[in-house]
Amino acid sequence: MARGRPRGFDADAALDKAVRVFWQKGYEGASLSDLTEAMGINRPSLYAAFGDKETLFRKALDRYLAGAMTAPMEALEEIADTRMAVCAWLRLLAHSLTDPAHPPGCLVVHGALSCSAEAAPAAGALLECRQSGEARVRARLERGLAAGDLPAGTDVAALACFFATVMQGMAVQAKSGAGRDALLAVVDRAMAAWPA
Amino acid sequence: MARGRPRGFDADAALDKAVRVFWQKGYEGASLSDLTEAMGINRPSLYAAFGDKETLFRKALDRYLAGAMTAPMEALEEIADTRMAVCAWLRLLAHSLTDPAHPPGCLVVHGALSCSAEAAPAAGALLECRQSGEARVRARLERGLAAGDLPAGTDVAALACFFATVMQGMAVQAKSGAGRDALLAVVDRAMAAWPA
DNA sequence: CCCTTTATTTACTGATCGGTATGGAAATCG
DNA sequence: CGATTTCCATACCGATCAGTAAATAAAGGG
Repeated sequence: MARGRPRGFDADAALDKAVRVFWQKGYEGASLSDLTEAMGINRPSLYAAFGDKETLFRKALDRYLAGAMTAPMEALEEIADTRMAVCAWLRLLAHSLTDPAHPPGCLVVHGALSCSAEAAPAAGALLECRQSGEARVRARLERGLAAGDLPAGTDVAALACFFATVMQGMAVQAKSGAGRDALLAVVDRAMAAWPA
Repeated sequence: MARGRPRGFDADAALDKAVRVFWQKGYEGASLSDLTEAMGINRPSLYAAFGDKETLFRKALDRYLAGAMTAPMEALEEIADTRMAVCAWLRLLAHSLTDPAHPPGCLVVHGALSCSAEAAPAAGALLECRQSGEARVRARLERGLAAGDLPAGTDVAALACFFATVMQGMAVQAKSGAGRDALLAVVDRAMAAWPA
């Protein structure tokens, strides 16, 4: 069993704290001092447990995806009616983006959007996440098209891009202080663009 | 007339260069070394001509607004039909966001979105810009409501928030590498949400 | 008990950050 | 011409950046 001195902190809880720091300040804006202070550990402990800043960010990103993003994605993929699935996806996102228990906005959208060259790996990881998210929306729409939930000939790629764009815009709005009601109204209006 | 040694660079051209650096890297991601290199001047010249980094950013922001944003705003406010005005606003934005002559995306949206406390003044200036932009959309919609271009009882605040959200999402998409055609398709879909 | 292993602490590294002091160069003024 | 004013170039400032070396502390294995 565990040889050597046991670690004096909860690595899971510390990673959650790191998620919050990155969520609020972004990859570049989060300094190691910010992180270690929020996590309640000192620098060598962070490096021993999580690796360098980029590695920690990737672990925090995984944790974030497993936390704030699972409920919307499950709704998207498990609700039978395609329109209802997309609507629930957006509404749950609006809820998460404005959840007072978390920092406002979305780590994937604005965690590393405009940054220096040094942050390119983090920015690339987030870009992949956004593309993957849009691809999942598109796959869901294709499923709906096959099921007759969308008019034949619907450009599902363009429609997926539209809903992904709305989601990313909502993240910016939430980061800018928009309230939950405002975002839910945006969702209602976006759903009015559903193909006739 | 000009007393003392004349400056050896074109301040207007140098500010344009600074705009591009902030546009691409954001406020925090743009270091003074990045700026001086792109502007072709050294640090004391930058400080003498433009002030400190925050002051330079505000001047670059003004220049940006006077450049990339005037055509869309003029279309929004000068085209008579409200629906056409909003559509042209979005289409010109899509054009600007993907103009290969500029960095992709929008300085106002992602110039300082997730950042450290030190960048709070810049982030606040951009937030004001976004709020002001949404307010102008809202004012245009109110004008259209009075002119009968929108159904009586339309929630113009929510509608303005929706179009502002689409615009901000398009900025994220452009920054992520989306092409002009994709953004124009997003505009078409967003206009389908226009109140019946 | 001692030894190995792992974690924590403190203090430090070189690099870069934004910002500036200083001295010389280029112009107009008298 | 000399004096003044402004700008430019080099070199520097303290602070902070991400990352680490070295020593100590706490556990289990023998």
